[in-house]
Amino acid sequence: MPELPEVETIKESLQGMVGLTIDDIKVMKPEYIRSWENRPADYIGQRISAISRRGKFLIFETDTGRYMVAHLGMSGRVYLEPRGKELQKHVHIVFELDNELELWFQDARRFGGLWLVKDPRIMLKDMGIEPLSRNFNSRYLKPLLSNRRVAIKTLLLNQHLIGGIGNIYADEALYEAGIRPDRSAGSLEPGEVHRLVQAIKQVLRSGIDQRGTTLRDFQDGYKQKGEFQDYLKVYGRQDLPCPRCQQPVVRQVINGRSSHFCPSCQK
DNA sequence: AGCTCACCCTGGACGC
DNA sequence: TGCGTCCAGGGTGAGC
Repeated sequence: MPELPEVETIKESLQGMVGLTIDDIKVMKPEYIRSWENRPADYIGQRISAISRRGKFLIFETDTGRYMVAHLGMSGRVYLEPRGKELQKHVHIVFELDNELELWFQDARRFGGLWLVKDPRIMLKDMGIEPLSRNFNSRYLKPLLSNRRVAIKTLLLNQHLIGGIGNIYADEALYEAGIRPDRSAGSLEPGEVHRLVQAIKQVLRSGIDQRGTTLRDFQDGYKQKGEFQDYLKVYGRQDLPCPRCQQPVVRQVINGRSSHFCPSCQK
């Protein structure tokens, strides 16, 4: 489940693609292309000029200003393979590059997709703030929480408010901040909002430092797994001891998402 | 407007 | 071993 640290890790791993030219594109599953504002053929012969990230979206730019925006959904992978290698299952799009490599878009569950657009700002205009930016602080977050009755965990997953937090890092951030995930957002005290902001930044940075969390599917652009799964304190650890107080971690479904927390350390 | 929930999809885990 | 069932969840949109 690629969240901000995983997409950032993929982005960083693929920077060697900048400057390469797209020789050809193969579309095995046209449904995986969610926007046909540009046609695949428009990208042939184009040079990749930048690869960036916004929230959980991965953005490729060509030197003539055409964009490919990818979202990996639950099980999406973007990675390089030698040209001509036999395609694996669920590879939906292939970009042939001029260095004898191919970029594969593979997604078993197909919750992800690829947008071929002229201007990514239009499709990303409702994306919330980047949580690692300086502008994301308690002064910014506090008004977003006021008078909202929704669970703080649910609010953190709302991409229109904050871009890039998913289920794993939301649970880990709330643990670090000592806040129960089912607390109503509006009930957080100023000190808790401050702790939550710091915790979000800390767990996202740690996730990036460990090159993402690989529970099953995640890998970077060179098929390398991440390490942050070894540092998870509550996510996926129901009934295992809280690292701080040794009480069993509880799993509870909140708005349809499995959530993990320590009932002793999180208030 | 805020909120909840069903839906999309497949592979893997689990029970019988 | 094999079959059926359930679960994982990001984003969207319907409905309250």
